[in-house]
Amino acid sequence: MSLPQPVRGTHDLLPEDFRRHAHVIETARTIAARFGYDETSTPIFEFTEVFARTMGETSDVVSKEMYSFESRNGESITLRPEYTAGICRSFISNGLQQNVPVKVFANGPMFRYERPQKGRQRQFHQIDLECIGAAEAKADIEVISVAAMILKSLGVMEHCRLQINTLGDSESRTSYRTALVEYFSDHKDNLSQDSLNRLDRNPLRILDSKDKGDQALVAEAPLFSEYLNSYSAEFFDEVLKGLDLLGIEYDLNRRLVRGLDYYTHTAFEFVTTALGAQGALIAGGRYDGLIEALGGKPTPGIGWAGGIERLAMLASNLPDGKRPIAIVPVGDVAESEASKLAYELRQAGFSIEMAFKGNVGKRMKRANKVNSRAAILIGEDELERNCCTFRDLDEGTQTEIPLKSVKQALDALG
RNA sequence: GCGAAUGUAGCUCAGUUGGUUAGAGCGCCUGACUGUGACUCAGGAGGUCGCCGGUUCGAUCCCGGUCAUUCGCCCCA
Repeated sequence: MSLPQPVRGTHDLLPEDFRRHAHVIETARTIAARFGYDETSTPIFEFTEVFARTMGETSDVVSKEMYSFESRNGESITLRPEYTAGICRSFISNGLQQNVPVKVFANGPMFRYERPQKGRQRQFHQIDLECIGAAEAKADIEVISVAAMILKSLGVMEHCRLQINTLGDSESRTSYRTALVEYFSDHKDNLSQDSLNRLDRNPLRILDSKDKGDQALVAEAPLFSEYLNSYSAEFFDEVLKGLDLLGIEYDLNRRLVRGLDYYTHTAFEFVTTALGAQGALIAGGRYDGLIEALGGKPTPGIGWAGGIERLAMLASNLPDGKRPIAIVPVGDVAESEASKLAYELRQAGFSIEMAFKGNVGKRMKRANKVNSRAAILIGEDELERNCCTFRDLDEGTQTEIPLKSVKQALDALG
């Protein structure tokens, strides 16, 4: 077939998919608002610098997955691969340090040039929550608890587990990193090719390797807990206690890491095994060094992002859509009267389905197809008496009622 | 970026060990029922068998390439 196809890794959101997406967004938005997070939005593209500086030149996303292009005036522009960098840039651009803590929720499309798979696309959508300007562990607890409540409300909590770890402050991190590089450098011969690459770029990632040989080495590797200074250890302890207090279950995962130096302390992921290799549903952490890296004053921050496609695939409790009421004119004479009634009822807030053409049979079929709750039939007979035939499509019963009382009849359906 | 599998109607899939008009279910359209849906019955439309090339008298089927999807790796939401 040579029909036009969408660009690889992009998908159309047909109404049914769209409803699922909207449900995820609406649920997240509502719950975020309960915690005091206001909705915000930033541009879909930024200067390439914004992402290169925040995500790190050596990260996979920056080095090979960005949709970058030269704008007409020669500037390098990049379609956003994530939300955090743009929101932090916005924080600086708008002088929001005066409003600290800035608590925002956002959603929208992201772009990464990756190999598409189930739950992984080149244009995908994320919900995002950021709390900027709070260094307290209470902020970590809050941010995680918002995510937990959203997952619970979507009915996907039962399909996932919260994994959590600490990366410590930069002092703890640096000393651990040094120790790790030293340890693995002594065992280079036994490391997989992937991990040899990681040794330069991102040694902490080796802890997460799936290679059997690597895992044997990892088992003997120095433990992060031995390199955590007391502040970092106490901070993490407070976060865990806060989660315990709220009854949020978690697994301590000492291998959960983030590659870049801006990430500090808490790192967490709500992971599932239901989507193949794409396990992360909502993932985030603390990024106390990020705003500074963008050129702002040192400002702590913590947040997370969640994949809407992934969440939508697992969401189980979709609300039923509103069912329309069908208006069916019988014969040409009633056509204009029916149109007027449809307009009035829509004005009054009802969802009305009225076909553009067709005899009664066709229009009734159409009414049924769009899952109408009831049908209102108007013909010459009814008009003479200022009435209409009101048919309950679930019960299969119908009565004649005055046109005046149509609204009451519809209200009575609930 | 690497490895593997798959690709037949709008959807889910049969099928052809290479041979005239390629099938089913669902969906769609029409009618039985010109003032009544969901049920039933009868008809109908819709496919250059992903695309390009090769082998062959002949390819949807075999071979190569390509594109897309899926799975694993990498990475991540």
